[in-house]
Amino acid sequence: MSTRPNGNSAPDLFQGLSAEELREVERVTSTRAFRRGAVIYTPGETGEALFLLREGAVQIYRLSPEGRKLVIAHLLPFSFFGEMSCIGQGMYDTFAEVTEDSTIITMNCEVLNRLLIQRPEVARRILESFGRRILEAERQLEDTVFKGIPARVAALLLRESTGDAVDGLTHQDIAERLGVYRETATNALNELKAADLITIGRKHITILDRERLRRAAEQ
Amino acid sequence: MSTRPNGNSAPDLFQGLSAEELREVERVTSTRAFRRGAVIYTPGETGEALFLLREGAVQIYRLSPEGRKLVIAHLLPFSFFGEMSCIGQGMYDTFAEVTEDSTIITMNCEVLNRLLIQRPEVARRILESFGRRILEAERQLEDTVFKGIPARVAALLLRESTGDAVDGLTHQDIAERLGVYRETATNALNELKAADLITIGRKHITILDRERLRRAAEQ
DNA sequence: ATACTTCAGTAATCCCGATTACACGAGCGA
DNA sequence: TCGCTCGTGTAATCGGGATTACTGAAGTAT
Repeated sequence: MSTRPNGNSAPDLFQGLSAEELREVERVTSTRAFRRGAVIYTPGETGEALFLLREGAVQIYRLSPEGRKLVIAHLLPFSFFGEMSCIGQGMYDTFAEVTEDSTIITMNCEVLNRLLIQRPEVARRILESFGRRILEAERQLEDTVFKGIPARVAALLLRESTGDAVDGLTHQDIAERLGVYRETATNALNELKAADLITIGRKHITILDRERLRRAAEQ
Repeated sequence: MSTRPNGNSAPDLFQGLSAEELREVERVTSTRAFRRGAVIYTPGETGEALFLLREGAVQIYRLSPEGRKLVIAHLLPFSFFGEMSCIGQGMYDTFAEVTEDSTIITMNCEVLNRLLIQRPEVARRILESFGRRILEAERQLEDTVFKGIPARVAALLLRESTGDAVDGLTHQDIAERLGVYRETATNALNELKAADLITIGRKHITILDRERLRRAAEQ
């Protein structure tokens, strides 16, 4: 986990800033590389830090009192997260964990506020990032309330598939994304397999019939 | 449901705009009054409209295939909602219904974009509105996955209480907010009553012991 | 007052998913 | 190659809510 000043590969977020402004941004932010599995923050570390995922992937999750894990958000590049009380966002009792080697920019409220004022496009991009997160959370909420586990697993596979393959996800990972037991996820996967919708291998699932899987995801 | 141009009581959102800019805003937006119960949009009406709640209250909800209702967001004044593909937000299969007589401003993407560029404070406020909505959705998601109905009802009562009273909410309303059956909500309420945490009257609940109710809400 | 609609109380049945308890093969480090 | 850990398969039990089916009381309109 190294720390270095921002290079000249500033993310799209800062596209359009003048050289002067970029220098300013570099001065007041830091860019760090995190390895897969690194935990960026846990409840209690209530710094005022504000993070911008430049590349990689980050999971925001919570733990139940009994230790069950629920992933409430998957962030893709150019997502904002962290304590943003300055813009009405807090991290509360959440954990943030890097799920793929990532590059993350850290800044504080003051810096963000300056950016928001100087660069309307920045606000635009944050707004988009927030919008995605709202959509995702509300969709997950709806699925949780209305659908059964097999349908939710099917939907997750469709979302996470690259081509017709879903790689690198263990049953445990799937369970955590849905907030259910690993055994329950395995059962649901086996149901889908029994219906010839998918094949299951170690950390590797293949979608056999995308269309029918989509229908299964409907409930 | 009347339509009139914006008066001089523009909401905080437009605070700080020049007279010139305000005139411009008035020209391109419309302000409408909605009565409690009015439905602002339903799935299918996929206009590009973008709404700003000036006063009152609005519910965003979805229906399951069987017709069960789940309220996924409660909006308070100065919240944005609607089709905002221009800023990464969509209404998808959601309904928006006015739950208290409300005043709502309608505009389109173009207008918003102009505002965002001209007025950083506007972006700021939208960001805060979005942030609240993320928080709310993710909290509701966590509760749904981790807690039992009684705890969720307790938490809802605490959130919705004015002083120690919760008025105007039927058991049905409570059930819809949690995405459960009315009977289930009634049962949970009776449990809380049996524990002397609340008293139940027609559309009126009184909190007897806030502290213990808070503990009950923890699970 | 009377009929009607809204709200709330109650109970019985059913089913999904939580929870617990193991077994077993695959990869991996020593 | 030998263990060991990780990822997966399976089964049995239990309990919370969904779902169905009513009853009855509180407001409301006529």
